[in-house]
Amino acid sequence: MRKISESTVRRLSLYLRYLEQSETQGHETISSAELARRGGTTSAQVRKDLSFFGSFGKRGLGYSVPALATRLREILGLKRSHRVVMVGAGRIGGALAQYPGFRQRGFHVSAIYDRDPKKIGSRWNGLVVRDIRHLESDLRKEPTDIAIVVVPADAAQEVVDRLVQAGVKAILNFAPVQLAVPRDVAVKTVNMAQELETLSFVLANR
Amino acid sequence: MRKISESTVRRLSLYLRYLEQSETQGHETISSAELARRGGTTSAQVRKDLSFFGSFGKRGLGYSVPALATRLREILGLKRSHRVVMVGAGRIGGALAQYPGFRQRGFHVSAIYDRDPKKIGSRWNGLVVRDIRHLESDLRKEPTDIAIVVVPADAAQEVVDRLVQAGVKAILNFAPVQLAVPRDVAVKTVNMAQELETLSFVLANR
DNA sequence: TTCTGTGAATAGGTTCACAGCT
DNA sequence: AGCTGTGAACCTATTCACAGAA
Repeated sequence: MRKISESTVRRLSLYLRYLEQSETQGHETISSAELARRGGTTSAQVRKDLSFFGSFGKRGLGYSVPALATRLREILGLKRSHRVVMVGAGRIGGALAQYPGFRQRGFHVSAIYDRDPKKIGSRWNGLVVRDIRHLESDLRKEPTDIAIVVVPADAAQEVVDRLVQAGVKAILNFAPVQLAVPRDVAVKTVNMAQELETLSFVLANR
Repeated sequence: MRKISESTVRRLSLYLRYLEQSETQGHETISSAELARRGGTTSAQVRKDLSFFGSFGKRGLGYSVPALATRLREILGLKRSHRVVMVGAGRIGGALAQYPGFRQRGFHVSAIYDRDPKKIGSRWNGLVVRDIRHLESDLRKEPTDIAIVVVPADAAQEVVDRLVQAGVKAILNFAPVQLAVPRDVAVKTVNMAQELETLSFVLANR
């Protein structure tokens, strides 16, 4: 497949969200202009994004809401649910493990690990925090391709190495470090302090 | 000032982090190549990013670590600390309010609001959750220009309107919606389910 | 007539490559 | 010799604009 840009993928995910809303409101079709309005972009952008994957619309009419939603779920790999392991049972990890938005979108946190004996054994929403020592053997029993890393910066690379070694193919990283991974593993780093700093920059430069 | 791209600003924030590490390790100077290595980019990119703001290096030598760090703090508006109000005292809001990474970078959560009577009055790390009703009067007493919004999607726009009305100029939004704000207000939306979806896309398209 | 699909034009961001300090 | 600063070249993403299907 032609290389799809990350911004296109992010927008597809937004479009899907709006399609689902339209679906519950009983709308049959939606135009690129309407999707654009809701997603904060332009109608040309919407059509271009979709055109990378085929032509799903009807000229003069727009897109069939349920058909496009189905197609986007397919494209985004959301037709099946995904098991996710979480490493790090701090406050953020705990909050994320229980975040309803993940489950709603088909991401199911199946295990949470930590190395701190004080945390191991505690419960987060029915999930018992497990000793990180069991990571490899657990993943052998239940291969999982997505992990969320919520450990301190200085522990992150080691954790990621172990996850990669154990076959994880995609990592959502909340530790504020640049991670090294093999080319066939996808990493997305979310750095919340950095987000605030970009806001601070905007405030400072006006 | 010339328009600076968001990606440049994000990288500046990374560079600063590495400079601070180098500083504690007692390094006097650092080259663009070294900064690039640590930030996962190229030396030309580092030099280009910095060049938008002036020329801080010495040819043949590199950059003075403390001088560049100081300059970046200035550029990013981090010479002073920032008060931040948080709206939404759910699990994620609570975790963020206590996130040490914010305080370390000079962002100080000064108040946290919710509308749920069950949450109002509870303590998060010494901070008492206040009734959202007090938002406007509190902000009049203590003008604050950064807010973090961690409320359900359907409440976010209303909260943001009130924040903007009360003078907030920058918003870090964790609600999965596209927010409408006046042009002089900066919004950064972090959508964690969307991040997982981009990973799911990568997994599905290989 | 309306709204899609898509080449072409434009804008924006990244990399190259080299002149110029130190 | 080493490394910065920067115009130019390149590449990627967005917007334009219009032909064509419903």
